Amino acid sequence: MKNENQMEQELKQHISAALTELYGIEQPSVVIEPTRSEFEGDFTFVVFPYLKQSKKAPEQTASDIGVYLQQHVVQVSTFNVIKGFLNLVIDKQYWVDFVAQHYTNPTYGFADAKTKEKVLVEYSSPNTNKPLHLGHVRNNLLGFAVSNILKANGFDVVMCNLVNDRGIHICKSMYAWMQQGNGETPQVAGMKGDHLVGKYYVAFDKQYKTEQKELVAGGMSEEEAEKKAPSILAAQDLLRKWEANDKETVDIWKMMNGWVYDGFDVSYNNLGVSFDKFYYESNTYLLGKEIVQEGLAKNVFYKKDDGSVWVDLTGDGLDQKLLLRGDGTSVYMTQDIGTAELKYKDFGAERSIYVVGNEQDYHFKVLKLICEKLGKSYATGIYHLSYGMVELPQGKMKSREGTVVDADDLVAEMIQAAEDTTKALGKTEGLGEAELNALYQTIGLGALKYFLLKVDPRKKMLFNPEESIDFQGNTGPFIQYTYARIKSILRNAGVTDFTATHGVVPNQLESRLIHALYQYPVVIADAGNELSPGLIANYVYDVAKAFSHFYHECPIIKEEDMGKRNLRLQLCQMTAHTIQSAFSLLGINVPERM
RNA sequence: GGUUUUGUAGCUCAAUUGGAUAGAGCAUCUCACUACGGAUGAGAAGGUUUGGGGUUCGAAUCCCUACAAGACCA
Repeated sequence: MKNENQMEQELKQHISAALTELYGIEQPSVVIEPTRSEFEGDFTFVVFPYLKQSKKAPEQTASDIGVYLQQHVVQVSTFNVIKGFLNLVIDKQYWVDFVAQHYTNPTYGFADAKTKEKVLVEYSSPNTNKPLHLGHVRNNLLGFAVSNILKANGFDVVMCNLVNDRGIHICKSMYAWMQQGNGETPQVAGMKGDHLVGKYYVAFDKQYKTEQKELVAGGMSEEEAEKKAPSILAAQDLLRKWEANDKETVDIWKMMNGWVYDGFDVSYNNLGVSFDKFYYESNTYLLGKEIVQEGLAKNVFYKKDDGSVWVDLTGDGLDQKLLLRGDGTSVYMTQDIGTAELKYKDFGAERSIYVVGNEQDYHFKVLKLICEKLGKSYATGIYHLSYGMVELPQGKMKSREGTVVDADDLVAEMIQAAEDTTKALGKTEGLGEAELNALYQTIGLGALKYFLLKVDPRKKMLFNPEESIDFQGNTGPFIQYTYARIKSILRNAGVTDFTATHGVVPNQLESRLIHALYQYPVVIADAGNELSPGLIANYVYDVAKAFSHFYHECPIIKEEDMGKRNLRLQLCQMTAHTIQSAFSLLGINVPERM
């Protein structure tokens, strides 16, 4: 379903009427699109699909409809026909009025807040055994941006974060810390808590691997060594103690998770993302177990001889899926079932979006099916926003092989690069220390966020640490620069009232910019339907480029014709608003100077 | 092995969801301002949209097939 502006809708209605009146086509489906910039016109209608009924050549058919529209729609001033393409030219005054009507409105294109239903967006959802890396950054930025976009479409959005705070992974870090830590704390180590816990996770893995090698050297099979190595047995023992609520174990667990949360808070804060509600697996897995029992009672699930509980999805083209182990311990699916139920109880939202990597495609298919089989009303509203992995030139990032790009390091590098570039250009005289630091942060994060968000979320993307993220061309800083430049013009213009533009005829470059600005509401709606911040990013780049082009050719403050000057100032204002607004959807700030 | 996603310029990404001559940025080469901000603008070069077949007025887009890469499930 494509979204449309007012004028497009009006034209569609009349085209529809024309097809019926001229050719007797009943209730035709009509598609209209903006005219490509190489051709003259504002909107284009393609007549090829109707030739069978019109029984006329494409040119003749297009021409007939053009004449009809000219007679019935006052804003259609002329038209031209190229093959089967009918290009409609809308009266210039319409566009000038459009700008005059909207240029002061900083929320142009947004729907009224909370006029639509409630939607849950779950994102981030980290494990608590290691710090965030670039993959998590993509997740966080996507989740935050998608939430903003849905809000701009009028949805009542609840952003939540399901923290994976229990399980074997954190027990591994705990065990290594107990063995080797000597009571080390983030304060003592001078490290962020998440990094410290991550350090012990790596230490565990190292020890575990060493033990396996020794066992294999002693004649054990690799498979068996994997299961029998002392450290893994110890970690599993910790998990059992944790489930049995052993005080010492739970205390260490709480302490180390606390360190991680302190670290995550800093990272989230740096990235500028936030949440309305946190869920913790340690609180939801028990509810999940209960629901599995319900399912057993309803015969939706079945039990095997060893006591494990399964669901049979072979009828749906999938496999049988484990829901509860023989020893009664839960698996990922168990807690996701519990969390889904809890979220519904808390917020009653029928629609729930999970921002999770595409490696979990199967998992979410299964989750949705299970909820359907359990007869949960929220099952149909479960949607997995499946995004592609961020890959390095060598392939996927792997924590154990040390090929991860750390989130905190990357942010720091970006800010440093922004500082270097800014200093080299030397245009920030007069700004104070605090302002400068804020500026470096704005630019550095702007580059990083734009880089990650401009790509279609569904596609995997590549990040090369050897090449720094650009500040030129199709980048965040280019768009921020366009904004800063406009603000400079407006500061220097020396007038605050530039309302009078009646009768001005926009030139070609102005028209192109106006067309771009005109599309903004449609782009917001499309991005909301597709859950794609990339559409916003690519759009705002088009706007910035259209502005730069216009700006290069057309004097603004120096323009002597007051009407033209006013139109241009209005365009400056409206472009600035659009950049700021679109970037705010992406979670990117804009600087007044840079 | 089964399921599934992807394949577009040297590189990173677009392409209004089936429309006009497949567009941008980076990198390469050329050009422009005595400045309303050069983190800019204009131009050149770069493509058999992985190969092959099909559907139709029209295909990067839909279908089939081969190949390649990734992910998930045993």
